[in-house]
Amino acid sequence: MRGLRLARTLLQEILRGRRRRPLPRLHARRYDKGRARHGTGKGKGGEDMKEQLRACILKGIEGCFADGTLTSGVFPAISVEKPAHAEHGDFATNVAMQMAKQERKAPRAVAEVLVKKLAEASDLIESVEIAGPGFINFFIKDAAWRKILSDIDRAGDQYGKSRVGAGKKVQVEFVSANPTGPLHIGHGRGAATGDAVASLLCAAGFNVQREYYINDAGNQMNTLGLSGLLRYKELLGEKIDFPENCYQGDYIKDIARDAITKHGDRFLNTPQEEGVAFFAKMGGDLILKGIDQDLQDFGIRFDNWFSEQSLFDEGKVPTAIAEMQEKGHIYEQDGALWFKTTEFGDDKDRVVVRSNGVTTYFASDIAYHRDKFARGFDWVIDVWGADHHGYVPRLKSVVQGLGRKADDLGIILVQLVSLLRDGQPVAMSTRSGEFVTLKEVVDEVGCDAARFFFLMRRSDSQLDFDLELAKRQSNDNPVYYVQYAHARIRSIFETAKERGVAPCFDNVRLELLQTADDMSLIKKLSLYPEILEGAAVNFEPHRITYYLQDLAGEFHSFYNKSRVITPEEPELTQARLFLLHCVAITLKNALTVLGISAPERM
RNA sequence: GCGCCUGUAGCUCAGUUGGAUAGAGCAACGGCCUUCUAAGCCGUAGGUCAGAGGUUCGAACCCUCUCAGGCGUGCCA
Repeated sequence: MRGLRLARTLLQEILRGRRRRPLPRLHARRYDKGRARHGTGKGKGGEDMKEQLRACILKGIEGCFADGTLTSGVFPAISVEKPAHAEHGDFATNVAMQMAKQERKAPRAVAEVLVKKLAEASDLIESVEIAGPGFINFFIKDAAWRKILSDIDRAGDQYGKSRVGAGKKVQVEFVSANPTGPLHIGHGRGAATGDAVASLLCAAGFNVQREYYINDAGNQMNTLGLSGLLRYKELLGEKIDFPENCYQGDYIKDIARDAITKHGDRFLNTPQEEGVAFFAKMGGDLILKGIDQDLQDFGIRFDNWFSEQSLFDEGKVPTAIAEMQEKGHIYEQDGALWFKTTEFGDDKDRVVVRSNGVTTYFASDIAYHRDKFARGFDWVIDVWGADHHGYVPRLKSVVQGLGRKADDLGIILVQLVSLLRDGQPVAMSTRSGEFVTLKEVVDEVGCDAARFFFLMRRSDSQLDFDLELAKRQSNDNPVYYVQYAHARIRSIFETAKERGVAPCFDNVRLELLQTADDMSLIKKLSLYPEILEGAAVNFEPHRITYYLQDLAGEFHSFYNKSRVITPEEPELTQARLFLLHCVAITLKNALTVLGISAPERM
């Protein structure tokens, strides 16, 4: 019933006015890089340089130990970072500061001995400096930077992908809204996030499956059936006092109308249970079909739709409970069965089977997650509405009860969306109890804009979604800003073609790329692989939207200063075309991983 | 009450997992189209990173406390 709760809270939000503070961030595990080794990757950009520098520094320290200029014999962890300011070089290391204590020398003194050993190294380094409290700053040769362009060209749509995932099986379960009503805007954010995380993990070398969990068992289906039956009777002329706890939306009337067309008035005279059962089934099927359609229109397809009811039909709920009982995680008290979640740090134990014999939703979740792992997934990720954060310890307990590590389950909490129009909250039609649906939003602003907006913020930070802004065709609108960069590049290639300049990248004279704008564009491109990997293992697609805006900005700036097609300099033209070809590849790869198109023309 | 969490520019948010002078977009102000898409670019201004201690070479980030705010806390789903 996750979806409904999300919806209710959304309504509360809207009635109460905008929420001030974002919901808590707890949950998502950080991926332990130690679990998987770096593969060779495909076009590693700046990562490759960092590794070379690390090796070089290591050799330098070894040299110092060998000739006695450094004496401790203790190797620090060698970290190489990109400094915040360009004056501090392309990369920097803090090893001298880390070694200072053990060497009993000032950090800068350590740096000085070390730098002497580094000077002789590598065709990568232009110069080395000691700066600030003891940083060693590296300036990379332009030629080395330019070589990255060839890597990007060679990798093409593979540029940025890595193999940290090492083919491990991961399942991402998301949306999972009840089949009791259409998807609303809150589900949209969960959908965009889940889908993007799945794509990111795929790009990071995991073997990913997307799954939708259908809550088709339990009370809400009866409520749906009853709602349908009552509307049906109402439409056939009976006087009905429609209960408040039934589903109020107009889509229920559509279902009732549909039933009348197909089955006439036969449910007027059948027993209530039969009618309820019929409308539960029929309504559920119809709504689920609509959900699937809305998701497809949003560019999302699931590999698997998993029915909660099937857990019961196949006896998996009792089996799971029995297993947990055997392992001593479940006990009986007051006529009910309890899971000992406190054993794993939860506040209190949780009921699995009520004293009336009916299982709780939690029981289904135990069976469901047991089943996920039984299907061979190394890593299981749930995407939830953030109002479910209280359930995290419970599910983590289950996973541990199953004999897995708590971190084998990753939970992404997605915060609520406030819908705005020109800065003003969008009023919901409280009369019908309906929310703005995902379909309405996608129809109005388009799939690309909707996706980008949903992914623009960290998922656990609350999101303002302004419909007018999302539609606006100006630089206020980040979606168009980014897509425009791609279209502009394609347009330059069109112009080149019209002017009889055929791009030829076989023997590009990269050394002609010399301006500050050429170089900073190249350096920005080199960042993509590590941004992608970081976004993947941290479940943070927003890092990609920020990177895209950054890269697009770099390109637009380049565009305004640098002429690409210059008839009098055909070789420079080719070099710049090659550069932009690589920018287009990177823009497109990053957009694609978020499920957003890279238009040829705008 | 207890538990989890949040506080960064007027607004909306980033901040590379502890690095150097805290960034971006809006909003405000001033410039740039006879030249490949102005859906664009350049510049100016804006800060006690809620507050106070602590840890260390170094803190927006880690620890403690205070203040403010949010969410959770069913034999519901």
